[in-house]
Amino acid sequence: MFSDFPGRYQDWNATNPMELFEAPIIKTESTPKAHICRHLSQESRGCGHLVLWLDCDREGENICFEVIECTGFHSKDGKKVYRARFSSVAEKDILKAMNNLVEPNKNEALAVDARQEIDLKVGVAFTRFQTSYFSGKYGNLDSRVISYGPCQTPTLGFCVQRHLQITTFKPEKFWVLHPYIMHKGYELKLDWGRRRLFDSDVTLMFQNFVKDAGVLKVTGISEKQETKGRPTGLNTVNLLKVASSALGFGPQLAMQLAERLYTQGFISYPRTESTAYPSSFDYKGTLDALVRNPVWGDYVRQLLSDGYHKPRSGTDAGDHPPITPICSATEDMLGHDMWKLYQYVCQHFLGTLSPDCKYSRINVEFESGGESFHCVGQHVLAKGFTSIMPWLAVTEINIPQFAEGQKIDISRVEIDEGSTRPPDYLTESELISLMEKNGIGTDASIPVHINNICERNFVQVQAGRRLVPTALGISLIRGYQCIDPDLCLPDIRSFIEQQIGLVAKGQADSSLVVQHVIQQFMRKFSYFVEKIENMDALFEAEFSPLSESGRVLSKCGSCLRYMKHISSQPSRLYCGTCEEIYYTPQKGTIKLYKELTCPLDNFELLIFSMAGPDGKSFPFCPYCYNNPPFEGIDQLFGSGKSAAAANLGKGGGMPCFLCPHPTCQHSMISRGVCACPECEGTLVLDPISAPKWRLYCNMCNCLVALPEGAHKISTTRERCPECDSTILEVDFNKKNTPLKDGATSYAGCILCDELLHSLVEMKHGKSFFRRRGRGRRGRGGRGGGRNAKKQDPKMSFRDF
DNA sequence: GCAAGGTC
Repeated sequence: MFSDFPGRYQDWNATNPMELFEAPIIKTESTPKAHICRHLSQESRGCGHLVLWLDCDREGENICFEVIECTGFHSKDGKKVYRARFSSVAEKDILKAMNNLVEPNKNEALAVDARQEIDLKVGVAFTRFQTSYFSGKYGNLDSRVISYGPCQTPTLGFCVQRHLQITTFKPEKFWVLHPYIMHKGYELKLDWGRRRLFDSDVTLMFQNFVKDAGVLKVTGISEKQETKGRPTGLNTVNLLKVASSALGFGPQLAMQLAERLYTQGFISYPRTESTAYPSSFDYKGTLDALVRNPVWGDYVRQLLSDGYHKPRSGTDAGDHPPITPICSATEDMLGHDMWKLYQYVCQHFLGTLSPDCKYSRINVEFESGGESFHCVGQHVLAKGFTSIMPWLAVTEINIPQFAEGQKIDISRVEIDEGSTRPPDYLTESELISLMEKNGIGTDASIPVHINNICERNFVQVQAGRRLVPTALGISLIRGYQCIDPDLCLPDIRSFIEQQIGLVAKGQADSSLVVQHVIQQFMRKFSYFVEKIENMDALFEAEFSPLSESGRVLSKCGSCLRYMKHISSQPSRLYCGTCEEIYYTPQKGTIKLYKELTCPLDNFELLIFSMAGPDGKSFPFCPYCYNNPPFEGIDQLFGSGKSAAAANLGKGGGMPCFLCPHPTCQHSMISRGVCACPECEGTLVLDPISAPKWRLYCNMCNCLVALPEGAHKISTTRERCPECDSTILEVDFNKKNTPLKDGATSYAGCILCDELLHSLVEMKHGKSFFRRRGRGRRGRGGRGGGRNAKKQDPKMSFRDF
């Protein structure tokens, strides 16, 4: 199920964002077509007991109650509801859970509902307000949505904070004293006890002391055995950090790869917080599965024969076991990227079962001219787990033997000059650590938040997977900082978590908590709206006003003056006289369409072309596209669910190919040819596709190539008497006309006319042969669209 | 067009 505002709150222009805080929230089935609720209800018929085996976290508890709701179990007498508590699906754990059933925890479920409501209201209200405010004012913001969220905004905050540290950093010079010695054939550079000084004169003074002394005395030698511990079990956050820092995979990609490895049975469930293996974990079974691996087979065999080490304890978050390999694989089976990730999961798993790494560390202390110096040597005694995770290996540092009290000549004393340096931009891996530490997001959502701030163009991933904030990201965070710094601090998330924690523990009433939190945010919101000019001052310095943006493109139908096209996202037209914005289809190019105008509103028509060789182009009227003049068009096309609607950008709008205008030469009525064989749409003639003339569907991706090389192909007002398709007029090229005696002009139905039919070719569309056409739709502007179910057995695309 | 949390 998912929560959203009711339909009447969906229109950005008609809803004041402030109203959203007090709006009702409705829950609907996320995938209504899957009929999950109906299915559960049917399955539960005739059952006396319901045992809920969902994930054992708050979200899982919340789903328990959705299931109870679907089955209607709570209201039926004598029927009992149980909850199984388990964190591993080993037989032993399942039996234990079955024998210790408990009741589902309503408070935990309510806490999730509370969080959903708070996040939705706060996020949507702020997002709508700041998006409308800024994109209505500036032309080069380069983001369709200027979103706000209690997780994504503090995430951006971390990146901008680092940026500000870098830009405000003042470097300072420092000096370091380094004596050099030759000892038993080694030249050694010794480190200074004072590390560094910020005064060159004082450093020079010390240099003279040491030079004058000329010798160093060994004042102490200590040797210690050190241990570098093997890792604990692998959880999601650690996998993501390694994937970003060592493999170069962003968190989003890493999760996708991990998910595929999981669904294909190569690794265990990849979303877990736990680093502790369950007590029932079958180490030997997992090792056995890897023994035939060509790369680590030998290592695994050795672990099995020498006896593997029991892993370090780690933390058990009670959700899922750590991420481990399930079965053996090779690079050929997985492909490069999945293999890299799988390889890491295996290496990490074997690492957890390997011995610790042991090494000795020798520290030699020296004295000269009153100053102390030292050098360090390292010697690995047992590689342990670092032999399977070689990038963590301890480096050997060889130093010669010294004896306490020994005096050694100094060969030279140098001063190295350096200067303090600002930190670098945050790496993804560092950001993930910060998010985890501050409780921002979860294992599953951390990648999403990082991806969001990239997609909205608030930050950019640069070399070394470092996150560099953009002017937009910086202006936003600096804006929050001067209006209400809470808005971009991680505490905003902890506050919400802490409040719903009270609900989960039954210490506070859910609706009272929600009411309280929402009221707090309403106050923050109205203060933010009141002070938005403080943030705007920063935007003014970075971005250009709409009136100065874009280039002159087409005439406005109301004032008949030229409007400007602003091509940065979101692409739109701006009429400076009317001060109106008209959004255009997104992600494509926009040109003037022969200075033709729309008969309904006088706006000049534009032509939009999607990228790629098979990209559709279609004419649209800027006014109609934003304000469909015919009822139901926006619902028909603007659901946002279909690929076609998504490609058309904002709301789907109404391009001319959907317009039921009866006489305009660009409408669906004039341009439509026949029913789409794939969907409920209509195939229309692409007006600027010459010389590769084609038809495309106004609803789906279906594409039909028409006779190539024709001079001109146009629709006529005639209909095919057999199938009601529009008769096409084709003007063939003299050189390659298929007509007798070099004739070039021809008219016919592409379905029923043998010659034309033989010249068309289906480009996109798979289930093509099974479907039958249903006659041309949209006739006379009535009964069009998806309600037309006219069947005509004569008409078939079978021979395409 | 919007949040964060799940999920194959």
